[in-house]
Amino acid sequence: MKLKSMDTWALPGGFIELNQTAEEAADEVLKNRTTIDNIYQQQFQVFTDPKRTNAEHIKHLINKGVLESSTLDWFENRFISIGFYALVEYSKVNKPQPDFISEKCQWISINDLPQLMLDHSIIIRDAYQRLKKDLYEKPIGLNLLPEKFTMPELQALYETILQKKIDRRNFRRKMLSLDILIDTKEKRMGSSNRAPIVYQFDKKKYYQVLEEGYHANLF
Amino acid sequence: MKLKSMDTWALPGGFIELNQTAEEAADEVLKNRTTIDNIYQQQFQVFTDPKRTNAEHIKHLINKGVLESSTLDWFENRFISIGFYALVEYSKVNKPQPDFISEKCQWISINDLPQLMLDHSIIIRDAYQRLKKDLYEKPIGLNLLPEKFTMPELQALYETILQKKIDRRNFRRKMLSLDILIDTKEKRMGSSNRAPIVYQFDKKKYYQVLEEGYHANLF
DNA sequence: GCAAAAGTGTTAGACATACACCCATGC
DNA sequence: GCATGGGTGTATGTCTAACACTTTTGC
Repeated sequence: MKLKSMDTWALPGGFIELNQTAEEAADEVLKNRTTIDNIYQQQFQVFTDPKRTNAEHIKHLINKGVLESSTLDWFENRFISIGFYALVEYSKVNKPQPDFISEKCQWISINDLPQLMLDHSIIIRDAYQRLKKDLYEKPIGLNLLPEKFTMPELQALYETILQKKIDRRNFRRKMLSLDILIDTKEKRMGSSNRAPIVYQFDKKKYYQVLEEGYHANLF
Repeated sequence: MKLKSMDTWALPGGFIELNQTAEEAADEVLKNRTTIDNIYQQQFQVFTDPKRTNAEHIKHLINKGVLESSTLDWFENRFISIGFYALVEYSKVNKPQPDFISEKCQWISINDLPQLMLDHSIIIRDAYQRLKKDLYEKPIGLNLLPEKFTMPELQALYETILQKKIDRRNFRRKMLSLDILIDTKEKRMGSSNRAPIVYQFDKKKYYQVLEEGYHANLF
């Protein structure tokens, strides 16, 4: 999210209320930014360096009238952040919503990050590392693809996250061996080549595998 | 640690000072309990359920005179805990030290846990799960074994953590293939069987592998 | 019919698993 | 010499990685 009146961007975030878990608070943040409920999220790290936060950005926002000066005291406290990554199907989010201190909220490729406030670059790096690691232990896709999808689409997802090419035929075999896909018997028509089979996740089996994890040497 | 005047045990823990990272605070806890510095530690999860803590134990300790009644207000706050696991060479810790609210502090097998306060059983379960997972991605042993050790000793460590038997010959081959062991050319004499080779870790390579991680299908 | 991309199958090599044999030590 | 357990080697099957061929679709 781009902060108002600044050239600095920030990750979406928020505070944990006294009667909330961190997960509930993260859910709220996700809902407010995407208008979507029940997004898959994973806690991955706590950031506790006392020097990681300061009130510099806040002071600037107060000067510009974005925040009231009475908030300065609060923001001069010491903050820790619990890092979560979340998986959202990009196309489901019509327009990511900014909050009141930000000018706009939008999707940005990890290969094209702008300048970020505080330690948010580090948080993104760590989240991405963890996501890549988790890819080898848990299925993904249920949260990142439409209800129905094709094998090439699923593969594109993996290739995007891992940032590498995967052999089409080996990918297919591995995915099918996980036994979490249902062949809908439909085909995705429309392009001038063989129409790929349309799959959907077997949700019961999907969650079961997600729970147990595997230890695949995928790709 | 067994709490004074109660049949309930607790994990070692403490508070994070305003100018400390969580890691520094954990280091202090570890130093105070074990008298050892620079223990390997790994953050694994934050526990934030608002209902996870309550002041019941504290009230009891106040009634028994262990804590002053003025501390009650503080302990009626809402607390979150950042879970760390740490790896310590058991034999290096002559006598684990209790703190002022506990009667004794001692090593307890994970197979023989007593009744624990609050959600500490869950914390232990999660820590153990994470440790087992990490075992497949990072070397351990530098923190859990004496400077010099034998292959059977290293194997016993793995078998203890994973709680399963490993084939002696396959274990040896895998460990040697990681290329983090130095053959000291010594042998551990003393028992009425072939004397095993004494190894030590190649610390440079060890830390390198620890950093990079691997993705071994170990055992 | 042709181009493009998906589905199916195969094969060589790497790795995991299981086990057999020999060797060194203390008594 | 014998019991015990460590060091070395090898066979078998399974899985990964690389690649060839066939099929289906739109134009």
